[in-house]
Amino acid sequence: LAGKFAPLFSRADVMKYGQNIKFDLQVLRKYGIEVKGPLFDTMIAHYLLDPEQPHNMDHLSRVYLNYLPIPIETLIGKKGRSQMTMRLVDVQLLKNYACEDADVTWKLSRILSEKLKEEKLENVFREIEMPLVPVLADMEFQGVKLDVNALREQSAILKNELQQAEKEIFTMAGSSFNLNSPRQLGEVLFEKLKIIENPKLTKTKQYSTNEETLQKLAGKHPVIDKILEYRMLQKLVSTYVDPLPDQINPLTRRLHTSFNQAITATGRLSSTNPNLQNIPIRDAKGREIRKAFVASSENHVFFSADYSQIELRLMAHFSGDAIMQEAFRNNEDIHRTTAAKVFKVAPEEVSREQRNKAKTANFGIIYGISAFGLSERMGIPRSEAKQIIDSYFETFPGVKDYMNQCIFTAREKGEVYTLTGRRRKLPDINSQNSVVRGNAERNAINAPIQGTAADIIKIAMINIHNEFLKRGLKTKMLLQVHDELNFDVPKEELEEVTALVTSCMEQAMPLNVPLTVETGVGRNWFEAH
DNA sequence: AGGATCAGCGCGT
DNA sequence: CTACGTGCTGATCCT
Repeated sequence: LAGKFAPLFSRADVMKYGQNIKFDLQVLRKYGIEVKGPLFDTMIAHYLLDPEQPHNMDHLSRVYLNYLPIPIETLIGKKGRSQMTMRLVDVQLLKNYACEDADVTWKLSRILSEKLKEEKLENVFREIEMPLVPVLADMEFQGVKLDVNALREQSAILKNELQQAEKEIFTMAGSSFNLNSPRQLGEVLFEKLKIIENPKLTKTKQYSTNEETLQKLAGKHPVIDKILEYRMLQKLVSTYVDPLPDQINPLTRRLHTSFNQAITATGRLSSTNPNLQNIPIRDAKGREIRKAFVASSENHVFFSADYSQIELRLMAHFSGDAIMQEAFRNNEDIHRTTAAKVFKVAPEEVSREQRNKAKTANFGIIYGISAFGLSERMGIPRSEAKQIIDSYFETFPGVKDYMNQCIFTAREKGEVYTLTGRRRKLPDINSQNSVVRGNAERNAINAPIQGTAADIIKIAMINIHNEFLKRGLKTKMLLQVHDELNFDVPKEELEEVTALVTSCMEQAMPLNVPLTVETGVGRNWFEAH
């Protein structure tokens, strides 16, 4: 059957319609069919129209066609042990299901296509999201090579440390219990050991034992530091070091993540099974895990390229703030410059503490932070935090105006937009509830920035992919981590690829401040980053 | 006994 | 009471 349709699939002048087309591309690829031509994905069309709604076909069909498609369960049974695979389903039943599936998709495409036009989303759909689909399909297909032995060694060491920490904690606590249970841990700390008077509680009235809480109790009892150590080790082993090798595809011997293009409210991608967008980096022990993400052979290198301060640069672009733009045009250390101006000292006089505070403030600004939030984050009184914010806005008056402008636009239109016209609806922007409204206001500030950064890297990915094809390069794009791209590069292509990737990323979209990219190379992700 | 779901937690940008 | 995600373990509820 696949063979009969193959000529049609490979015609570049025929539009292909589907619901979650990346999946179909991957299935057809297994049959040796390379799909060409423009794509129309109903799932992604609907994602652009209303990113925070569900995008599955049953839901779309119910809402837009007033029709409930044949549930898949009637073919393969309910989830669980007895569930069949599609291959085992009676052909007549399967035919009805498949034909309906195609029909519903087509009917949806007529409606969603019209809506994309009406709502000015056709451009981002046709120029960004649809061309990105085959790029992501290729990245997923390629997969990344994992050094299983490296992880096995780490696992053995970490488990040893874990056992040691556990033993010491039980000795100090005077009893054994399940350390992985926050509830049991809370009872031991606050009822048995009674390390403080009025312990903080969670919203369900359990004792709070999260890192922030424990950190504040670190001086009260020596067991606290051990618990923090245990938590860190347990996280690394149970989330990364042990599960990752199990997820290697035995046929390809690679780790194949899935990039989801229709999940986030802002336009970012997400990554699952496994999530390769949250591999540890901050902590030294966690960072070691990156040594297991290796180039595909001795003749290849792991190459990493990431945008420097892309979100703050977008704040400078959108706000038009002359001072912030000047800092980026001069390629200054933005946190140092911010500290110098906010604390009114010479740039070379900025202390480490001042720079850190400025850095926190800069991040806070992108998220629409309050004086309360900033004081919590910096560990300073709220009055001091307010002074810093006031001084920040005095330094960058354009930023303050822009933030107000975002909220104004959101109130008028009920939505905000990225540079490509991608939008986020903000129905709560006029809510009577100040907590709900405040959340919408922060989204009004953050979504255009975070979303435009997502637009930019998506454009860069498409251009890089096309350029690799055009030049016949063997380099493979492997991973995207929001402001970073990772590649497997034959050593002889490294020079050309470095220039090409840097240029595609920096020139993805013209802005009134420069975008800069930093690159790194090594045998693995640890060395490249 | 085993699955589904929620809470709590912590990893990334 | 700073934005956006994924996924682990334990607890609890349901079948």
